[in-house]
Amino acid sequence: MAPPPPDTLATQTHRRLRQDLLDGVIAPGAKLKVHDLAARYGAGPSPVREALASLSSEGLVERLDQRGFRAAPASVEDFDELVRARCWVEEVALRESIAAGGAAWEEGVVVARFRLERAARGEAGWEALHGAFHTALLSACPSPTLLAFCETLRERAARYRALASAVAYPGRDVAAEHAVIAQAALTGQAVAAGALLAEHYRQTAGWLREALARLRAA
Amino acid sequence: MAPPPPDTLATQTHRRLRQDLLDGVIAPGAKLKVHDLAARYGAGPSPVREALASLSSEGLVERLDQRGFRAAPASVEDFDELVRARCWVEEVALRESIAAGGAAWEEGVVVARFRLERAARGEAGWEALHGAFHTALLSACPSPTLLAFCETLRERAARYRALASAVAYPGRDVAAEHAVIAQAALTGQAVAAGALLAEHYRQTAGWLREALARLRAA
DNA sequence: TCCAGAGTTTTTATCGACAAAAGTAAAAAC
DNA sequence: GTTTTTACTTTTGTCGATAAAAACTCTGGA
Repeated sequence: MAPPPPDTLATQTHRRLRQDLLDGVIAPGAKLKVHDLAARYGAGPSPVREALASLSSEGLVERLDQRGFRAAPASVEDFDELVRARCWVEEVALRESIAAGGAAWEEGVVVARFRLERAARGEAGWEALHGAFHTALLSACPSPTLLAFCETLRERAARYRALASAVAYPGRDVAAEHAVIAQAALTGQAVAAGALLAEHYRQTAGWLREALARLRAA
Repeated sequence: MAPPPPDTLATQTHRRLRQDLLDGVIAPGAKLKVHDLAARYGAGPSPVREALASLSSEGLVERLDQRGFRAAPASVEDFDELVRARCWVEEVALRESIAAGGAAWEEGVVVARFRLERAARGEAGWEALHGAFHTALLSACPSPTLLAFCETLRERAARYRALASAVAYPGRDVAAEHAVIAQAALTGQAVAAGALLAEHYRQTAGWLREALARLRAA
């Protein structure tokens, strides 16, 4: 019945460009020439420009009036700041999610964790499943605005993870960490769950910081 | 020495359109036809479209693929949700601001409050001074990302205030509320200050909710 | 060798035109 | 009298061309 969602070239370009930025296919700080991008994504200047404007509002692209666009730079300082903000905000979101969560939420968390465990790390879909697990944890938080913000932060963090993916993952039992977080959340221990979640992020952050520093040195 | 910042037509349009949206000059839900806006702001379709794309990423404009743009709708539900998120997030930001704030921050708060007191409510610059006061409170929080988020939330709230401005302000001593918040913040009482700030927002929210309901009825 | 400046080449920002889609109104069919 | 069809209008999304601005290059001095 419903005609297939005919999305516009501008939105397509927006999505693709964003993905390339998040995957690290386009390096941080790289110059984004409209003409090149147009060729790459098969579109005219207008849709590309629209996509760039959007992404600059999302913080993934920097706009320099009269001298074009650049991929948002990446630095350890920026990353540290990101992690800090993420811990603070997600602690709140998790607390409220736990407070508001019912049976459906609990089941969502359980199944998301199960799917994540089943897939080996480094596998194709792992990143997506990992994202889904963390989304599920917060999903009962009754504030779309806040959740959207968390989503943005998660994306920025995923970008850093992609950038450092060359370096080997440290000897750490991530699955166990996920398990205790889910456990605490499901038993309603809000402050404990928040603390565990923050620690989870800080762990990864420490590893990433080192990886980034090593990259920069090379 | 530095040449004056030659900002592009797209950014100009972006700023102007945003202001009109925030001031309520353009009604929530109104259709935004590219051609009309182009005429209004004296620009071609491309800059207008860019501005629209940006604003849709900021949540002030809704994009409907293949059928144009609309000013973001306003509803009491959306407003309630906004206030809730704002209380949660600003409590965190204020806490961290207090923790990190030094002498310069304290002075900033004091002077912002002084300026606000001096200006009568309803006066031309009041809204700006009011914004400056709340910004000053949070300004020592060491996370640009978080502050930017608070800023967007504040803007959305200001829009609602503008929409309801027709209705008379209730008999409430706003100055006194500001005073006790500043007092608590400056003496390092983080949790008390956070609670007061949240209460401050909820007060305004109650009034606004009523005002909006009355508007909708009319 | 280093710098200043003129001229050339990219790149950016903007416009106007055009085709495809959505919306609208009137006419035809059941 | 309601629905369907059809023709028409408006609006949206996209392109290619163009002028203005920045970046680059080359040359001729000191």
